[in-house]
Amino acid sequence: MQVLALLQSRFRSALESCDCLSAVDDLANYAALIRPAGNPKFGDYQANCAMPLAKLVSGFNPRELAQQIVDHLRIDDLCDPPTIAGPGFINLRLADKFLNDHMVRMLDDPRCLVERAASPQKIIIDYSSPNVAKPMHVGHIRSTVIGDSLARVLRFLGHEVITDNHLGDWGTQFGIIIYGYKHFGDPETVSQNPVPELAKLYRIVHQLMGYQKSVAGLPKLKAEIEKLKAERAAAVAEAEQAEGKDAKKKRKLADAAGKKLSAAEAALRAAQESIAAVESDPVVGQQASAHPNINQAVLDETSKLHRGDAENLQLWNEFLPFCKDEIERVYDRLHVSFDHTYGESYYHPMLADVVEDLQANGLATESDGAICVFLDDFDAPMIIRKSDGAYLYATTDLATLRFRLKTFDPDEILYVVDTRQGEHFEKLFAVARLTGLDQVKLVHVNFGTVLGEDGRPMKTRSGSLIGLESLLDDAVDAAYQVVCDPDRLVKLEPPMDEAEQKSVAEAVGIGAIKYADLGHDRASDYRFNLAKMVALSGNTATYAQYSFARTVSILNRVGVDESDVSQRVQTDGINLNHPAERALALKLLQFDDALHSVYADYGPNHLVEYVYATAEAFSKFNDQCHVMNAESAEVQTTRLALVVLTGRVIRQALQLLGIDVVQRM
RNA sequence: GCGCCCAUAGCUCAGCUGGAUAGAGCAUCGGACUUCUAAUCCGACGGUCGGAGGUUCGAAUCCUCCUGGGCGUGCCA
Repeated sequence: MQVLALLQSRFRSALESCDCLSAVDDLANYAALIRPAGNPKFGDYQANCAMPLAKLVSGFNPRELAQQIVDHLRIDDLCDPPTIAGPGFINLRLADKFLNDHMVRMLDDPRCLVERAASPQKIIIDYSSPNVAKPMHVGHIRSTVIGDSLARVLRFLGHEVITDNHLGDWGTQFGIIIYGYKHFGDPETVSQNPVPELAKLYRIVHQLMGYQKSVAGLPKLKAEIEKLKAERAAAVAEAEQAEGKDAKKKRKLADAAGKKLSAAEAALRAAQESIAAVESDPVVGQQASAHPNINQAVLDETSKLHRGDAENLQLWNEFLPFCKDEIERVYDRLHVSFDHTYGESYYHPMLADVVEDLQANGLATESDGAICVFLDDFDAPMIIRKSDGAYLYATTDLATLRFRLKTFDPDEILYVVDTRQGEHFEKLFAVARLTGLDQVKLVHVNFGTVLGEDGRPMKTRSGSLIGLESLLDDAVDAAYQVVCDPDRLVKLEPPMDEAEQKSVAEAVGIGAIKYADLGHDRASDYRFNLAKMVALSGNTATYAQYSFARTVSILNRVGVDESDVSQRVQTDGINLNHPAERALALKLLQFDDALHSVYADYGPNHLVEYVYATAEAFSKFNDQCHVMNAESAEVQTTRLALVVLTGRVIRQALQLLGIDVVQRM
């Protein structure tokens, strides 16, 4: 039941039958200007089309035109008679009968009146895509959680969704563990305990690489700092000499130089710390001096793997399943799964063809030894083969696109990837259009960065990225502290045993992280604040989960189940009388609209917003409309129906966000 | 240098192709549990929407300029 779409189609008919509007050709766009009312006193919805349309047709002021539209509007089966207000708003209030009838229908529909798409689309969603052999970190949250939620929503809307985890299983990180295995690994330990052992090898080599890079970069960095110091001093001196507008400009240059300087100094400190960390540890320090060319050596191992070296390929084949197990564990905990996991390695055999074909049709040319596609509107070309012959992720992405079109013939492909890769995707899509791969809708579903509380990209104190698993553990611990506070658990009967407490904390903790992530507009950065996310008050997953638990508890207290309620509704009907009942019913009916706005913007935040509004409407209802002590059996029936429906809608909505509910908390 | 994004209440954020008095959460202050879990509800406080112009019935939203931030920018992904 898409209420908005229904109202819009009625308005479209009305506009089309107004003689005075016959000259306007895009009436559907104007009919679409219907919004939920900004203020409940104006009704449930408002149509804003009269004002802009009055600009286009002579002879009517907006209010007169609004009257014309209302005269042509056939809507009395849905709404009370429309009213015209202000400069020409048409205010709509859904008829009580309409709401009552639809609550009855909703009770019979396990889909909560969400219709299936009339023309289902085949949609590939590419998300999560971590590098294996490398611990998942906070940066992987957004792609994983947003992509998973979009997949769930689009599937629920009746589309054919194909999810693909474009795993980074072929890059330098494999060179790292291969090198680590060969020089620091013990075959027996690795085979006994592969996942943590490989992670350990990765960390060892990664640290040594960082160390060597820091040592090598130190002189350059120091020279850079001296240079910047001189530049800033010169700029400051100039600024002091200059006057007026010129002085301002010079000061700005001096400030800019100062900023660059402090950035360089911070980089120097980081490098020095990384060096000190290695040198202060006798074992690691010894390893460092024993592997002086580790960076190049790692690249060599990677390159050998790509060239098909038997030993490295065998190690890759041996290690890859363990690396997948590692990330699989995180996915299990997040309840995320994929239809396909074609990693980058899968496309390796196709890359040469991609380059050759682009060269053959003249799009790719050689430049400085690299094979490049030069594109209008872009300064830098898309490089598809490096001068050393290696391929890049642009090449892989082109091969992936070809493969997907050939294999699945999708209508749409969504790339749920960091917004900083925007230019890469613009180029990729441009090349796709040039090569005729344009029969598919390609969308970069971009997202912003997760920031720490200081507003800087989230890092640990030592500067490394925060591991995803420890983050989840922290959230669950925090949830346990607040949710399983003995002072509030005493209210529950029978008492909650330790196992149930643990599972509630897991649902609340994981839910908190997902809810907070999905609740923000995906394109913007947001600050990660665990305490706030897990807090029991405000717009959090907890609030919604708690609302659901309350619906369960009310039904239990009254001693009815869903089928009892359905039976009672058959005899008593549903009659919404209290404003809080009506407001709740209206929210419940808008579920389908909320899901469609998720699709329209590829934005799960609309669903989060909807869940919150619905939970809030339920809290008000819960506060004002007692169920157990209702005035009459009929009133109780209506309220029971609302409780059942609220429970279903919130559970379903949270499920589509990938968030669990619990029966009580 | 060029390109993209951002600036809204003390803090964190909404604001849906221009719409009615700019909203919510947190924080602060004040009310409401002998009744289905007070993780709640009700109320108060709080904003010249970074600044200046412009477009029009109407601008946080569109255009121009300015200020302040972030990100990207030829062989990483």
